[in-house]
Amino acid sequence: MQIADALIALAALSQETRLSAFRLLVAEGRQGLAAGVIADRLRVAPATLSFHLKELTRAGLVVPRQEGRFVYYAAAFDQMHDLLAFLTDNCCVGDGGDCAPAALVRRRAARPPRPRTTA
Amino acid sequence: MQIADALIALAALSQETRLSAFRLLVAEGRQGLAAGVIADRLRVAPATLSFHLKELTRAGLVVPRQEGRFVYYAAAFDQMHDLLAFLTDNCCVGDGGDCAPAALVRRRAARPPRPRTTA
DNA sequence: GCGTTATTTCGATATTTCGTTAAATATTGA
DNA sequence: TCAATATTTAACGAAATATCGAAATAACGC
Repeated sequence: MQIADALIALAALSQETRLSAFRLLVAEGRQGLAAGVIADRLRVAPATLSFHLKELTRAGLVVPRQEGRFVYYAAAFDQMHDLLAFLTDNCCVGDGGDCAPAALVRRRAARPPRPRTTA
Repeated sequence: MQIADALIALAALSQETRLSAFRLLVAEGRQGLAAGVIADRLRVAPATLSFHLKELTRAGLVVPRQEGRFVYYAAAFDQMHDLLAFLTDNCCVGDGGDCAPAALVRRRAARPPRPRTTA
């Protein structure tokens, strides 16, 4: 991830409605939620939510999916993880690098473990 | 971490100079760097950097420490970790909870693993 | 086709944020 | 104490952002 991407993602998350929506979708998993459901749960006007979902989409943090007349939004877990890795990049190098928590995040970010197909 | 704290932290990180400064300090480790050194490395006017460091401090992401006429700033690793945990909270609960990357972050956030003394 | 539902776009306004310059504060050492 | 260095504060204009209502677009079922 480049700094420009991280900035867009962080800016997207630094607004209450968007942060709440994102966390809702993170908890929801792959299926995601329809825009209207998100608006109901967060008690936000549809137009306002649409604006914010667009912002999250632009940041690559959520992905929209049309189903009939509903638009489902789901968290983009890869992007989320890339962002965490970016924030903890090189963590504590100056201390000798024994920074356990960051290492956990960083390691996986470097190379997503492909599910091994047993031949 | 409460959502208000997360919003302040994310807003603090969603600005190029601040994000760069934070990452610099994350890499630097506990000792941190003097404000002037950060300003030099990032090629930012001292006054501008001071403004941004104040913002990062307010967000709890860095901690200032006076040493003589220098002010050293160091990353607040606990706060960084709390933020990551907040973002991945309840990750994929809707999928049954098999969300490996988030679980790593979350688990440690909930209860930092005390190094097991071989009694 | 038509009414209904779901979502997005548009336009206007209010608020917040960034960077710069200049001045202020604090510490050091002669 | 005085000069030099390090950092912060203050004030201002420019730019970006959030919110809302109303209108537009799109898909469904009858």
